[in-house]
Amino acid sequence: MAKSETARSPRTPRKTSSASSAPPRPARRPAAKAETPYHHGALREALLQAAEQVLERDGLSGLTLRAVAREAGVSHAAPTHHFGDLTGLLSELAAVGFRQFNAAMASSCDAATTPMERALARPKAYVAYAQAHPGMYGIMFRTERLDYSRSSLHEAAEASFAGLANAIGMMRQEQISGDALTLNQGAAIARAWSMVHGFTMLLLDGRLEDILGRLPEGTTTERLLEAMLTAPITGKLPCP
Amino acid sequence: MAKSETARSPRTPRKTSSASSAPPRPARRPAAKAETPYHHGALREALLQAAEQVLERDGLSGLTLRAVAREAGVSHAAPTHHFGDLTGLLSELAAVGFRQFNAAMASSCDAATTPMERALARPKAYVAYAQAHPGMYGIMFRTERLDYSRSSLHEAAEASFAGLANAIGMMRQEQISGDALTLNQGAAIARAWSMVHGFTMLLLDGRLEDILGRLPEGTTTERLLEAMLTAPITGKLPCP
DNA sequence: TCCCTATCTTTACATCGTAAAGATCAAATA
DNA sequence: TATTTGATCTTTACGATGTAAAGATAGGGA
Repeated sequence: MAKSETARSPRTPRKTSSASSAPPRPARRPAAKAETPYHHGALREALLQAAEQVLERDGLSGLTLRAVAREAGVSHAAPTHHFGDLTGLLSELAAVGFRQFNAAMASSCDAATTPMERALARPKAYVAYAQAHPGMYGIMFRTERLDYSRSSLHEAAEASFAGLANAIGMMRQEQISGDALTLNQGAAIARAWSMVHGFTMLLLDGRLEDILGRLPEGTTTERLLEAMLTAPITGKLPCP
Repeated sequence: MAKSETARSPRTPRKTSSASSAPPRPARRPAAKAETPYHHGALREALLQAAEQVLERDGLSGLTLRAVAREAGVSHAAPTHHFGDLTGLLSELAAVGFRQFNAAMASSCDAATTPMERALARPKAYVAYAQAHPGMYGIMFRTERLDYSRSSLHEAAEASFAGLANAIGMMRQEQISGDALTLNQGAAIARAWSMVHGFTMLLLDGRLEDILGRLPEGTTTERLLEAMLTAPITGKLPCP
């Protein structure tokens, strides 16, 4: 009881997680010794997967270095060797998230057929990813503890931005050159990103439920998103 | 050395903070005994002020119960008695932030004269507050550790939302009834809030610097905000 | 064969949130 | 006026966390 730390009995059969997710142990080069060797063989990846599971199960506040180590069945100091830091782990996990995110955005466009569908595919995929992986999205966009000097994170996040800028360029039927932007181009990018990101943050924080609850019966979040993105803008003089 | 906790020597003259901020000690009812009594007299308010100072000085990660207690010159367990919890302290601090925020929004409209100024006064004040108090804004909108069942926080945040909805109603020259919304009304509110909130979050996270750096020389953040809010929307077919 | 190095475990320590019990004082009560 | 009471603040204690440092273990090359 005194040491509740090493609860999973060191060096004993590690739980192969829940059930249907990832091969139990990649077993690096040799024929696979199969019985929990001292050296894990692919701990880094295993820790990242464990971190994702902990994040989805226990939320952001439950995502600690020690919890991840427990989940992976290794000693609590093992993650430090691979990521150096909690910041390191979070950053690498965020990089994983950005790659998932980018993939989801890219594949969403393939399924679109009509012009309207194509126009809404990206923002819908954006919000859908955040709803499906709220913890991951939180890590990616909410945490101040990220180290963007890590190339993996920097590149994955950069790719995300490039995809957005590219989509806006398509929409405006202009070529967006990598180095310079007009004010209108910048404004268009900022508007698209701000609108979708803001919507997502407010949605995840539950701050849109106030609005959703007052809309006509049965109006879905997706419908509100559509309306927000497509409805005409009217009016003036906002100050009371 | 062993107990670095009570560094400020218990019951000795408490540091009256930095210098020019708030009366050193409110001294409740009696003639003011002046010499650090056992009972502080207005610890709750003092702790909130201390929390704000710690937040601005050391950032969100430095804002701990113990740090706040140190800043206020009381024992580390004192805050618990007044706020129950770290969540409690953060929630009350967020409520203070929302009140500051609401006040800033309200007063910003007074200074506006031209129609264009009036139209942009609120969003500009919104972003300006967040830039001036990034830690506070983070507490208010970024933290998952808030307890909205606390009436002070609930009311302050609700007032903020009501102000927004009201402004949108003015803009659309409609009366927004408290209980029901049309889809277009909801979309207008969601768009305004998402756009400004998203812009602010991206700005505070430094994610807009990429864009700002590529805009024409000398384009300010405020100018980008204006352009984002007023520029006409053009184009179609975003998917690559 | 033997050592070297990366990998993982143990041990240790400061800090944090939080609970519980003790000390202090203002004010109500008698 | 003397006493009690309850709120306020301090002490002490405990488990959890991040992180550093030293020890154990093996895989691979000399």
